[in-house]
Amino acid sequence: MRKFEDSLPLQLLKAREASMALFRPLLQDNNVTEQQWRVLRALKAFDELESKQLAEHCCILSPSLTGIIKRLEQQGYIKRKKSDEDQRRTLLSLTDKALDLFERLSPDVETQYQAFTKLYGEEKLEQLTKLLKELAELKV
Amino acid sequence: MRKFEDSLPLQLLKAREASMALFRPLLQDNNVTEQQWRVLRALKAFDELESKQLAEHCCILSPSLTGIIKRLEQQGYIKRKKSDEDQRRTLLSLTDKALDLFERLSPDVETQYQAFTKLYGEEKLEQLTKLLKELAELKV
DNA sequence: ATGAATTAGTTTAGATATTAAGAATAAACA
DNA sequence: TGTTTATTCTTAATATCTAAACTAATTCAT
Repeated sequence: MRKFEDSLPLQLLKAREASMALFRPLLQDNNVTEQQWRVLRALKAFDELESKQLAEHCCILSPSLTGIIKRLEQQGYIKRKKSDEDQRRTLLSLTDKALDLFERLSPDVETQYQAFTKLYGEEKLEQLTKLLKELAELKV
Repeated sequence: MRKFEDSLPLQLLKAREASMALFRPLLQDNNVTEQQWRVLRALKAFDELESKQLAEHCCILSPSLTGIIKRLEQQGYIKRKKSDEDQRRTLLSLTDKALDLFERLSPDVETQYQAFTKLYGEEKLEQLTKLLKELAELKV
């Protein structure tokens, strides 16, 4: 069997930890968890999403999302409404408070990203992105 | 700010999900969680480890490891003993039952890895591994 | 030698992951 | 039309993550 350190899932996990180390302090200062931030970013990108779509975009399972949405709603960052056509579906979108949060955080996030890109190398980042995308799209 | 889908941490997360999809069924059939499997593999690679070293190798924080070790011990997969020189340290190692588990699982794990390597491409896998390693070692 | 830092490991509290099962609504279909 | 089947979302149970505080054992400077 493959050597422990050569395990691809482990390598991906460690790389992810390293990349998140850049942003974790920023999020923590604003009392937003990593998953909450992922949800907020997805909603900002798509304006309005159903819970199921949101789960797919964020790579979060529905049961987890139920709780995350509940807490984000309590904190006033997102609002929900029932779909008119299909009463099973819930439509989610950002509040103004969430947009304000983006205004506050974006500059620092961008700064961190720039610093990282410079440190790691722009071409290498592009290569990596390409390889990761192909891996993620692999249907096994 | 960077587009949602271009987020590196998200890309790494999705790639990891894709790669774990190969092995999750195997682990589930044997009632071992992903994290437990990581711990077992690390102990197999290093024979004997302290809790703290184990945490670093597996990318698991100490508080999580406390519970994981407790359950693995209850299941009879690992044994612990106190260090003689330093009573704070705990030394961990595998039991015969764990070694049996490896005997049973290794062939299937290997098969899955081969299939994946062939599907994704050996050179690409090497490239990816290299890029991930450099990323993980980046001191930010 | 002794009291202040350090260190390994645990506990706690709240949030999330994972699987399975349940509730409500909608679609399919005899 | 009435029943089955599918889909969306939630609940439940257990395991893990994350940050912070805590205990016990060791080290270190004075």
